[in-house]
Amino acid sequence: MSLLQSLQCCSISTQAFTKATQPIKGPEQQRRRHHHRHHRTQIRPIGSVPTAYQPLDQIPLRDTFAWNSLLRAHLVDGNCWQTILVYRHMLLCGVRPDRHTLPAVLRASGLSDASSNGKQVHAHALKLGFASDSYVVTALMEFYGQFEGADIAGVVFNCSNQKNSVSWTLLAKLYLMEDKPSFALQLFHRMVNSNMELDVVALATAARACGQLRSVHEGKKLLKIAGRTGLESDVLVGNSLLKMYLDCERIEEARALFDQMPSKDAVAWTTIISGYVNNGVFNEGLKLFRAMCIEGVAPVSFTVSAILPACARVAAYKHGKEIHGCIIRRQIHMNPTVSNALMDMYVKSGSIEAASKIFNRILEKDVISWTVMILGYSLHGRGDRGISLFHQMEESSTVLPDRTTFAAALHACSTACMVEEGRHFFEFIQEPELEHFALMVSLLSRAGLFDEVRAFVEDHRIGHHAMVQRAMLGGCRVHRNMKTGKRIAEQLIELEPLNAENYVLMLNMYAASRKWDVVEGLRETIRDMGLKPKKACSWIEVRRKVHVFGVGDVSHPRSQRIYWELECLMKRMKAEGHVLEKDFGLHDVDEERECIPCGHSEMLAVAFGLISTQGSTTLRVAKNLSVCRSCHASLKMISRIVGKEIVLKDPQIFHHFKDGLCSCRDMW
DNA sequence: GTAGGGTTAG
Repeated sequence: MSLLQSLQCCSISTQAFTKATQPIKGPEQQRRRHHHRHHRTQIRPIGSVPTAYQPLDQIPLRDTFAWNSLLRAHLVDGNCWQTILVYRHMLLCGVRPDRHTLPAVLRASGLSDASSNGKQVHAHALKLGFASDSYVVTALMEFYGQFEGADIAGVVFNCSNQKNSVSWTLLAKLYLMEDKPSFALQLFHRMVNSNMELDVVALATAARACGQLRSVHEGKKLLKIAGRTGLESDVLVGNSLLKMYLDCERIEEARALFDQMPSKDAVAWTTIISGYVNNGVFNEGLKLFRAMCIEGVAPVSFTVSAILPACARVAAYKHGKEIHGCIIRRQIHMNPTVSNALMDMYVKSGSIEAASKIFNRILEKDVISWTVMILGYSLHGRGDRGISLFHQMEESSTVLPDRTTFAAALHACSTACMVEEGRHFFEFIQEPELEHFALMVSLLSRAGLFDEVRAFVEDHRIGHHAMVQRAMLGGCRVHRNMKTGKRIAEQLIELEPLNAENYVLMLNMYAASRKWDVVEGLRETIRDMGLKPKKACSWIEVRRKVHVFGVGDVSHPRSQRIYWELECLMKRMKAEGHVLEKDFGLHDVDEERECIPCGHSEMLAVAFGLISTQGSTTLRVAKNLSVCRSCHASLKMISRIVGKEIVLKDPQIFHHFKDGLCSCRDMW
């Protein structure tokens, strides 16, 4: 009989159950008792042959203990259907289940989505008189919690006369899984009031409830209870309360608790590190990661996955490589999460090649692996490769794209100007979100299809979203469509009158048309309103140190040498017949109107990179604003003159300047 | 011989 056929008829028959539950009498009873005392056989399934019956032939005496061992072995291996089949076979062989049997079969029923089997096991439990056994009760609660919800599990709990802290806590967990933290917390306090002895798991579950509730007030009550019961020094309790503070966005209180913890394990370190990283306090996260290693606590896969996003920035490239080295040195398991975090770190810190190497080595790529790489290629100017990868995912794997994967694919279509492909993807998104709409707008406007953009925006009634307007503006910039651009900038100011960047966008439009009186008026408006537009700045990492440059910055110790280098490069470009294109898109509201690319922050960072590195080292520079046209043109030339690749990250994409060309194909 | 728990990635 094939496995599939076995499964189709694997419901537990009444006949089998009746046979198994017949009273055992005479010599058979004695034989079983004897065996139970002297021949406890631990059995594991043999090899990978998927038949439940094979090992049974090896059981010399078929007693319940041996069957239970086999059931557990299948369960541990994740073969839930085998577990259920073995249970059925066990009944057919006339072996009576005991209170150890039923929880295993219930768990298997839950894991295999076999709701009817679980209910039959419930009936067996009632008939055999195990329904009030505390282990059976918790297994039943877990089973009903999964299929019918926490309320039904609560009925089993209320009917049982064997309540213990495990069943109280399990019910609380089931409510947490249904996003009902207040019910979970109420249960905890009812448990405390019923004089049930408190333990660490109950406290940890209650702490999770407080975190989900975002109630630091309730969390502090737990802290008192923990102190009163002497459980506060327990590492599990400490870690749970630490996470509670972070969930309540109280990072300072979390840090104070962390500092006071008598013993800090890898989980505690990982929790506090992820707290800082998720709040954008990357340097503190990195400091703590190093402190952890110095204190002799070995980082685990969770820790490296938590710290890598802190290195997913240009100028943190060396931190990222350091963590990668640490993973290899310490032989930390490269599970998909670690690989995905590493890939993302390399993508975001400017090395798509390194990300690609890791991607190719992942044997079981999940949806995040594919998405990171699709978006990665797009961000690095290879949208076409991103789209190929999407098709490869569909053809070579069972992974299904989710909304983020579709967003990455649309992004790739946008950078590669693949309009038809983009439309096709958009149709496949079941419930498109604002981000998807904005990406479609970006795709159409970058392709210069402004009439279509207008129709799309009207049809979907999305014109009142700033994200959509900004997407349109991207296309206007690429196609130098100043007329539409000004209209959109006006609309953006109406939508967000307090956002200084909108005025700068408008100002840039008028500067490009040389309408200096309007530019001056807008500057005054910005000043009068007390708005503070972002100051342009660029940064570069050289020998583990980050160097930051502003517009016309002369504060760097090697400033003179930097400007000298730039001047030489400009002379060389001029000698080769390169005429600088003037771009009046001002980066800084206080900047001189006739800005020269020599003083722009990215040029200073690149020049510093050139005088500080040797050979063909790739320079990686990041900028907080879009690069202007003249700097873009100059950087293309410079890459050819110096024979180095220059990778510049701006808020939208990475520009790879190499041999006189840029990966963005001058569309940004 | 069995149950409830704290940390991670787009």
